[in-house]
Amino acid sequence: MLRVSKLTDYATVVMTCLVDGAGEVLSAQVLAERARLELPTVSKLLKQLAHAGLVLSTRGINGGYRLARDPAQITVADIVVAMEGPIGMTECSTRSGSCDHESHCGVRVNWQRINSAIADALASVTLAEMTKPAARRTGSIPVRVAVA
Amino acid sequence: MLRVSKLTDYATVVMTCLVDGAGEVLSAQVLAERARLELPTVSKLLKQLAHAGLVLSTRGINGGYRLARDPAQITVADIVVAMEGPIGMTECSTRSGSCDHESHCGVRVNWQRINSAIADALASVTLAEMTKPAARRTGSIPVRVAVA
DNA sequence: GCAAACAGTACAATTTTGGTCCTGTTTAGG
DNA sequence: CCTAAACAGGACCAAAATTGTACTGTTTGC
Repeated sequence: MLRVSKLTDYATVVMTCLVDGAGEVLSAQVLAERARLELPTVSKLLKQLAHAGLVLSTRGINGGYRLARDPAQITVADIVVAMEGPIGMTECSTRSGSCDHESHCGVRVNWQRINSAIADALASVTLAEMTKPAARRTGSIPVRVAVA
Repeated sequence: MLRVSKLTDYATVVMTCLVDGAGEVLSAQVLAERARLELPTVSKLLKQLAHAGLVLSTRGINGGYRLARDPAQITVADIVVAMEGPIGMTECSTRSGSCDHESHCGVRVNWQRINSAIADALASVTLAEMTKPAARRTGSIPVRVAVA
């Protein structure tokens, strides 16, 4: 079905909650409530987001998480990469040598182009935009797909 | 990792073999050899492609498969959809009602926009282009991502 | 009627995902 | 300095999806 994992989906929701929090430090507990998700799940994905440097964590009592940078500087691609690793539509596009057919595969190069097109599409949407479902932006982002 | 399944990957390879076959009817056996894949696997994916109407099958001895239409009229999106079903980055974008949070989910609409951007990117590359890894096309295909 | 080749289904093994839990470590406050 | 809240880092297990294969039909040309 070509989809991101649930955890990635949840991550975008939690991130938007952090945007709504306006820079305040929010605990995983609070974020779980606001996102209406289970605490262990939210806790898990926040750790991954922190590891990727998208959120900053504060330990100890009154600790919690906050965005590492401006919502306009965080893209959906950042979140996807943080949760799922490098974007690659086929196995051979990220892990070289994992496919026996690499040497005689004619479609590999083109898949790599498709990859970057999709990465661009994901990178063209910022977290700030994700939090504004109603306000339709007047323009649109042109993504250029270079194909063989 | 945001990738298509191996079977989808294989499907593109087999499809390019059919393109190289220049309209000739090729058996699953022959296609398996040319794609250097196992026969049962190739057989399986060809059935799916036939079911989706991308290839036409001929039964009986001397039977086999051929493309249902011109390679320039078949896109990567067609193949992905044939193998994996409708393109939807999140569960809620294809199956409505599958998520408890639909009513109060602020990111849903934006994911749907990202979906169509990616579908566009996949639809902008034709099978004919996938068979020409060397010949770089002069232009590029602009894909417009409308974001909230 | 025989053999090649597709159709449809079913199935086992593996991998990935989803979700939970447990044991540290840090920190504010009494 | 002791406690409780909260993050860090694994470990773990159950469920689901993916992969790859096999089996039983049905069609068709010779």
